[in-house]
Amino acid sequence: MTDQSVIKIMISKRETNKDEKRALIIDTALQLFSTEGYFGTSMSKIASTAGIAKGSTYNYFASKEDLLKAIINDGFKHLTESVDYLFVNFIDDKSMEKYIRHSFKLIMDKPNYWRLFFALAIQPWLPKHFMADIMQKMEPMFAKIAEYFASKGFLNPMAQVMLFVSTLDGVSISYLTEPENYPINDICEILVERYCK
Amino acid sequence: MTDQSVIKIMISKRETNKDEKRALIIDTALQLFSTEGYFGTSMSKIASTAGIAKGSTYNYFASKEDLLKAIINDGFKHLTESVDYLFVNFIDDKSMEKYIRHSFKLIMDKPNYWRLFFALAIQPWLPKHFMADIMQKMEPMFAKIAEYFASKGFLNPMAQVMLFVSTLDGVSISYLTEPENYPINDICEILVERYCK
Amino acid sequence: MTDQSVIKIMISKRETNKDEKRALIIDTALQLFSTEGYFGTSMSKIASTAGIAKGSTYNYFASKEDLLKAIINDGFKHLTESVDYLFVNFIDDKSMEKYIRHSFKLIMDKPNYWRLFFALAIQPWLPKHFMADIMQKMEPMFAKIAEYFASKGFLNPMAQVMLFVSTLDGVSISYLTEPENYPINDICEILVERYCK
Amino acid sequence: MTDQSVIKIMISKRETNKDEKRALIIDTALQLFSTEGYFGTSMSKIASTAGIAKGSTYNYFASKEDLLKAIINDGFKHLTESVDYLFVNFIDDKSMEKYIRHSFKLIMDKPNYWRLFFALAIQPWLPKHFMADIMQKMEPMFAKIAEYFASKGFLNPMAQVMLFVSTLDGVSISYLTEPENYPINDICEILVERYCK
DNA sequence: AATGAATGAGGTTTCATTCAT
DNA sequence: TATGAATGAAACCTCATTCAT
Repeated sequence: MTDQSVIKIMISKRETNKDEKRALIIDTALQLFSTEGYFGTSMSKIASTAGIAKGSTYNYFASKEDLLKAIINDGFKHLTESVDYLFVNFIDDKSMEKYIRHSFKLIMDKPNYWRLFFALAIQPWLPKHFMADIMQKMEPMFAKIAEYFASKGFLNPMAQVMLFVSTLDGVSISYLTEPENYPINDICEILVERYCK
Repeated sequence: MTDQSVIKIMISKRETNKDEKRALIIDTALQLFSTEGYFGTSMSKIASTAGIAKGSTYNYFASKEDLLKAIINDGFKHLTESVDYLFVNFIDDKSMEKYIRHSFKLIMDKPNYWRLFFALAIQPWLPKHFMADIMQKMEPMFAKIAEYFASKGFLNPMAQVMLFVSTLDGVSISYLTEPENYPINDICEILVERYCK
Repeated sequence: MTDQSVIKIMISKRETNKDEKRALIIDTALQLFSTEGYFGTSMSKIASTAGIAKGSTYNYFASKEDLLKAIINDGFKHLTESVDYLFVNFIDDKSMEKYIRHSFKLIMDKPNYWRLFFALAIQPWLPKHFMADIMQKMEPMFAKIAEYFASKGFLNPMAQVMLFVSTLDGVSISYLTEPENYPINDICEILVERYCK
Repeated sequence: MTDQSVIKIMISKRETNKDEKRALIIDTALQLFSTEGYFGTSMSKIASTAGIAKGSTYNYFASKEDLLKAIINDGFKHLTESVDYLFVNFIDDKSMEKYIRHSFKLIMDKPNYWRLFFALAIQPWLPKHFMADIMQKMEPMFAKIAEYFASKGFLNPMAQVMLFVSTLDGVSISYLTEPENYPINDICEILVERYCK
């Protein structure tokens, strides 16, 4: 093994460590933001919960708001990757059902992320474009669903899409607010029945 | 006119003044909270926007959080008053339609209030019981709607109610986030069609 | 005495107090800035030295830089008032001598102010216009002196003015750096001899 | 070539590298200190501007203040070397003129250094002895100039020296503050005329 | 009841310096 | 020697709340 390789491995190890710590901070902050709120969580608390020094977080994120953006963007990247494949072709009942079930799975898998996401979506203090950027990326998906609704003979398919998306949002929010009492699975079945038969 | 009456009038006038100023503070704070966020709005700004002294607000509300609770409770009182009469009897298609249309009207009439309301509903930093209290008051209404759904032969009527309510929530939030582009009226008609025929 | 008058007196008293406290903060900050440097002096130290709470300074000055500007501007206002009258008419030997002696007096009377002033003049971090504004106000005075030098037959009177002013600056700075060992009075006489005979 | 020589060359090369890097850091820091101010320049910025790692600077200078001292001392060593030869003998008109012209040349050649130097001379936060040491080294030179002034029949020659030095300082500072508008050459001639004829 | 100056805890952020690699 | 992540003290500033007038 040459010296070069050793150095490369060391660098790569440092990189790995850095990535791991970045992920640690993001996870910690997501957990705290979603349970205590963005303003209710101090950078000090994030640092101490993550077991690092206060100043260290600023080696990874330039500011608190930057950290927040990173959380949302990272999560959203994950999301789109997992959804895109469902829409490569024209939608039919089968893929629509997959989409609905997948959506519910996403919410239940990462409740903290979604709690934060929806809280932010309503907050007025974020830079306008922050959420707008995200919404824009979903446009093509909405278009596909509209096609699908049209093919099923729905009148006013675009309004139907908005209603459909809002319904998923509303259900998600209700579930996230009180996960233990909300009949999320029953509701999933009702929606599958309503939209995919 | 007796001295007594004079005093009564004076008191009543003072009361009125007090009530008016209380209402002024609530209106101002609601406006600011809903546009700049709760944490983005300082007590100083509320006072100066309302044209009164900073210290004076504390003659009407013990704390900032108290002011927030008062805003929500006042608004909610208004809400229930306006809704209760719809449910005195067993519910039918007609009153269900009225209820849906009324719900949309409420949202569109006081968007600031509802923006704040939904933001808080998702926020985790409020005392748990705060929103719970409000939800509890809606229980009887939910029960009536469940009866109605059952009478229409819906399977699993309680889940249907939750879905129905979540849908209204989701639609409301979507509308409040972007009022100008959201086909709120079309969606209202779709829901009336779906639930009241 | 009417209620109105009482209120007016109370307000006026409060105003007086406020002015006094503002002056107290300015004096304290000037003292500290000039001895420990602007960056070496924390707002906390200013407050505690002045015997008030940390946050209180911000009731009088919006920021540390604002406080600095207020110090310079207040001092400069004082300065121009005291100098302007010397230049109402065309300058002669007599008024030139007065001006020189007055300049030395100013420096010796408020060494802290001038130490701060010259330190800032050299500092590169201030907004450009900050010092420029001040210099601009001195332009008319320079013009008068140039006239005077011209009347005495000096060649290149504008350069002579610059040199004259720079000399006063250099002498001031030297004196302020080491007041106890600097023959400020002897130098004053030399300059009077050189420029006013 | 013996092994010894090879080692010597390697060491010498390492020394050279070390000196070069030291010089690089000093140059970079001087540039930044003089344009952004000492407090406005972070060690990180110096390192990154110089293209080395943050921690490495501490292999050359024990602290930020040490670096500053090194800058001043290095520059001053350079200065005295270049001036000393002017004063080996008794001073006359010719060498006095050389000295004045040389002083102006120094300022115009290394404005950054002098901007920093004068800024520090006024700053109160440096250890007292820091500037005092430097001034002390200039004493012999001042004595020579005093002799010269005495030989020309100036009264109070020591005060004349102080005034002369302060004048050079004041002119330098004025020039450094606004190099483009200051008639530095005209002023040089005026001084040569005044002091060397 | 009204005022607004005073308070000080607590927030975010910076940065000189250290140290493991 | 070089690196750059880690540290934590300390800075500036905000703001809910109190209280003397």
